[in-house]
Amino acid sequence: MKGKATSFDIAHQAGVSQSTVSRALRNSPLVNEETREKIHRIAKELNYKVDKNASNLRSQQSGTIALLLFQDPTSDDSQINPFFLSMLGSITRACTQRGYDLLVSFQQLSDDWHADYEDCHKADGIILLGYGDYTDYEEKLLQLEEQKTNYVRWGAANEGHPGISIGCDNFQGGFEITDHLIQLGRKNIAFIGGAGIGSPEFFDRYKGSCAALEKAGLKPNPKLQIDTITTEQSGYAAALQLLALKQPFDAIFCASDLIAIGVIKALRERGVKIPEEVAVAGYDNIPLSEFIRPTLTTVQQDTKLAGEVLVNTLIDKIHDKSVKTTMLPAKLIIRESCGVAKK
Amino acid sequence: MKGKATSFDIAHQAGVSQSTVSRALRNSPLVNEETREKIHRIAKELNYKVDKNASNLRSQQSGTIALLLFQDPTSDDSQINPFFLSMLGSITRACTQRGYDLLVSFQQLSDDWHADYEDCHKADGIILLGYGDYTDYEEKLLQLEEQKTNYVRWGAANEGHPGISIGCDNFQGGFEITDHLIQLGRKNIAFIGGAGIGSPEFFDRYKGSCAALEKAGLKPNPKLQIDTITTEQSGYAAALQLLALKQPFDAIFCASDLIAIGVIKALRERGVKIPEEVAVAGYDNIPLSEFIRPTLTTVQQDTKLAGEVLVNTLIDKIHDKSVKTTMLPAKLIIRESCGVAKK
DNA sequence: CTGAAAGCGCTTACAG
DNA sequence: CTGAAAGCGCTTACAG
Repeated sequence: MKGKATSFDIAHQAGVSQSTVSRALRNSPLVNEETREKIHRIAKELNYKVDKNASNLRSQQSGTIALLLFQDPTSDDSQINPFFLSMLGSITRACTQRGYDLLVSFQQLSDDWHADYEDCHKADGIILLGYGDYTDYEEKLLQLEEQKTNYVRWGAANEGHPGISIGCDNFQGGFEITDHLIQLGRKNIAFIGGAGIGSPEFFDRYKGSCAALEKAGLKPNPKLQIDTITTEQSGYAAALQLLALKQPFDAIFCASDLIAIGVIKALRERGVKIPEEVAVAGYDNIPLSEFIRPTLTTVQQDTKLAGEVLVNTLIDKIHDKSVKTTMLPAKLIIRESCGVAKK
Repeated sequence: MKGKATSFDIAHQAGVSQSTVSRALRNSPLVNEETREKIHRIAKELNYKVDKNASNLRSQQSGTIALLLFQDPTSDDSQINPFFLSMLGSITRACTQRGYDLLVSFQQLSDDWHADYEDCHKADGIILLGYGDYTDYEEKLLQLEEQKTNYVRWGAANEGHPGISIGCDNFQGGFEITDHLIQLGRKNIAFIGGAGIGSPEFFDRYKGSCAALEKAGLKPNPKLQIDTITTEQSGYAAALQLLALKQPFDAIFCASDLIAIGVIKALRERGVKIPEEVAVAGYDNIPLSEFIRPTLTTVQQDTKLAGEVLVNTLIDKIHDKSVKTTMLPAKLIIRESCGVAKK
């Protein structure tokens, strides 16, 4: 046989019409069982596979989801935040489970990505993942809305943001870890990570942290908040910046584990003892966090659950079911880097 | 306008035929420049995107590559070997660079994956990635060959394997790290990892290790080789097994970093000093390896290069260029876990 | 340089 | 339960 077999080849061999073949292969109840089995057998013999381009074109859907992963424009090409890598893994798995294919693409926030995947029928919907300045982001989100693109976004699950978001309860996470630090006797808690509308997730973590301080009758010191992006290097730089301020502090809550790793490196180099002199906390619970020394106290975002919720929500949206922005619980993971209660 | 715009809508507005629109949009030199610009402008206004299903169906190609990632059936669902995650990242990036889309899918080696992606025209070619028993694998590889599927595989770049493989020079890597251990005065070097035709990559590392021993006039002790799969847990178990043998050894060369991490954990729990009493070496240079204590001496596989070579080779194959199995150099990364020279 | 027409391989009303 | 036919939205010979 030359080239790939088509449904007509099968029809010919089976002595039925091509329509019947199409029905049989999709296990339509309309087809006589005997005929169906025969067709399945011949299909197998001929090594026949449905041409997805043809079936998608005809049925106007693709059975495919596109995952767009944004990266900090500054980040090294080879280095992807392990947290997103975990998400990628769990999203891939969730798609497989639901029988969807997954197209993966890395993007710069500045790229002209917002119209591509769904519009050209390569995907039925889009998952948006990644950090970046939210203010750059929002405009494109609004365009997606306008085009009625099916999409869900991993991020801050705030009211007022366009579209559907799935995110961790960042406020709660920030609150709990700060509360934990306070319980351990820390009073001057610095925050390293963006705290503004450009990074709403980090901002929520910061707000949660401030709320915990206030609840304990402590006043957040705005001088102890340092903006930074999510890389080890920038965490390192931010820690040096913090030390240079000569403001007293006895703990640092880092907006991500990657930042915390850089911070720990900087403190060690300066001879600051962790956690005796300064406690360090992270956020994300990336696999690395339990291997660095000291092991990192952090907040877990359940990537497995997150991937499933993202995929399920998007698929529901594709099927016009009603979906809503969802906040996933944050979970405090206590290890060594914040020490234990001072007696 | 109801629904998405088609090339006919543009043709209508531009006052030309649909064929001309199609040509103009693909920047065919056949089209008058003025007409082309007009068409591009209208396309933009109407937010038109070429329907990929239609164009793929017609032109019989997809501009898409499928990445199939196999996992150890025993591995925890949530845990993917970080080495493969890095590969996934670099492959994604390489695809973006070459203008190809990437479909990602996780598979069990036992699944009926071997016929799916290319045959149903979802992808022009397949990249195979992952560990697993090679003997299970080979049969399906042969089927791919028979179907004339375009594929490349990450793995042992051995003669005699079907198809095209891209892989690290595992023999060289095993040789160099063992040679390094010998230079440091180690004489009884254990190997943890499969050494047989089921895991040809590990086997090559083992062979390289044995070659280094022999070159130094030492005899490899087969009792010091323990089969295991690539997870932290199985590395842990294998180390305990090795200790129980009561065979003397002063170094362990682990077939992967993940195994090494488990081994280190086991040795520490048993009070064995690393590297004073036993040196531990890994393979892969995963990001974790520089963060565990002691930091891990290991062999780097250049994932960035590997991803590029895999993608470029596959694309060449798709375009019927001649391609060949390629071996990438291994690079020794010296850290703390093997110690320094004994005086 | 442009247009009319065929056709990629399916799915799905429609008719029986 | 089955078949003949239309049509998804393109690309690409073919003719001019």
